[in-house]
Amino acid sequence: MPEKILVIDDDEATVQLLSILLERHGYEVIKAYRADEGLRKAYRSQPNLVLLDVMMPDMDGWEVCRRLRELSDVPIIFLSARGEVRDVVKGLEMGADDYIIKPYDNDELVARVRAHLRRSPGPTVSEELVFDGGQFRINFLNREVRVKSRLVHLTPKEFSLLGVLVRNAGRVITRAELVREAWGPEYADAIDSLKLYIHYLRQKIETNPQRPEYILTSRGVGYRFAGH
Amino acid sequence: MPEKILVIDDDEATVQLLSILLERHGYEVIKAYRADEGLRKAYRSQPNLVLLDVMMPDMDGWEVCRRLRELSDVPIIFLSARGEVRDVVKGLEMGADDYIIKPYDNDELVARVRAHLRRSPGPTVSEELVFDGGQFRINFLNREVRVKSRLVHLTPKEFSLLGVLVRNAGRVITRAELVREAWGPEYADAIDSLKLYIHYLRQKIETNPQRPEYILTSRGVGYRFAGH
DNA sequence: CAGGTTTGAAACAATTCCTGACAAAAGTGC
DNA sequence: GCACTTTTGTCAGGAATTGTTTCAAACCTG
Repeated sequence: MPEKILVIDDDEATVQLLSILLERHGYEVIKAYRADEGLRKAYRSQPNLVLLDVMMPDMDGWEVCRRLRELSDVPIIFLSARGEVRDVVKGLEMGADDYIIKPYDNDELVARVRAHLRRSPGPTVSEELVFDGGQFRINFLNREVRVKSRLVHLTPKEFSLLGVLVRNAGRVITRAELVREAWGPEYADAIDSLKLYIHYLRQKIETNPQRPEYILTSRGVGYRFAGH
Repeated sequence: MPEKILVIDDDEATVQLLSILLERHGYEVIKAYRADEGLRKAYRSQPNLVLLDVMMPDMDGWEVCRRLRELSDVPIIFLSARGEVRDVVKGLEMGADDYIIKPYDNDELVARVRAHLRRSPGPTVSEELVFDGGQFRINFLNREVRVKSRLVHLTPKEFSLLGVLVRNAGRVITRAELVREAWGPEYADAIDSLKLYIHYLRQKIETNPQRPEYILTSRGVGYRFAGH
């Protein structure tokens, strides 16, 4: 079966051109014209690679990239008309694998797609969409968290932070790393906020926030999610 | 242990600049000024990534890339002043992972290096993460220490010091070295505190702190952790 | 503009760290 | 073995750091 490439871009013409190009090279193309549609299709069709536009009306590409990374390790290539170095760096730091500036050359694009697919371990895409720690469940696709089967409402930042902790369950993550993962590389100084959000999360998911059983402090280093 | 990057380029100035840049970001740089030298050093030092110039007097970069690929799957990034699409495509088709055109931006180069290193498997960390000495177990991932299966709480400094001792189990480490490793190079005068912390640790992990069985004194030199 | 969300600053609480003094033990020469 | 010196171990309390909580202002977003 051919390798599947998901193209997410609000510009229909671009999607069309990319489809033709990629299909000519033997790939199967899945098309999405909006960010949320892209995420849903990523989940459903398990693509081997994602081509992602940076600017879209409903949600920017950065956010899509972040959420995709929560779901899987699929290779992500940004496509953007904005070619400033800071954007490229931002995209790569955010977990993307490459950043191609429009207008791109068809051959180069295909070559880069191929290079990344070559590395990619195969259709081992989305692994655990749900973390189940007995009393505690988190579903990364619909962003639901349940404690003792009670649904807990989390804000975006709260969910993002909790996600980083859960995906690294069992190991201590430094504050700096947590901030980098949950806020993005450009918020190195958000450590104050981090403490707050740890507090919020504990209020929401811990039975007794004073004696946390999930989100544990590692003094002088960071936090870790108990590996049940 | 820092990740190793092999830089192969016949232009000494370029190599020098790259070294400074990469070392500032915490990488260890191995330098090679000729193609054959580069291949030899790749073989000997097992780099985690290779930065490769396309044009060199003795053998061109393409050939180096091909031969490297015969030896290993190490990520390869081409660096070249020739930015024509056909060269980029050729490089990527040849097995390289990325192609950066000179003059490059420092931040972008580092970001791309990071992106590729993130993908690469990493030098089998798993065994190093837990030390199991029968009655004594230390888990560097979640920073837990257990003696006779009892969980022992350690402060950051205590853990750091114990970590150095355990990682060098069986070997005597000088006081100066211990301080340097556990406190950092700038605290050369913390030798006074060292004996304090040795004391704390013994109180916490030894059955009989007066007759230590784990943390042993080597009079006039330093301490060592019993190797079991 | 009203709601929830995010941020910064600061008070408060707890722990971790260091200082200096002294006690104990190990090595040394007689 | 006995004094002496050197090195290592122990102790206590206060300084410094780190973590938690509260409060209020800024910020979106619909």
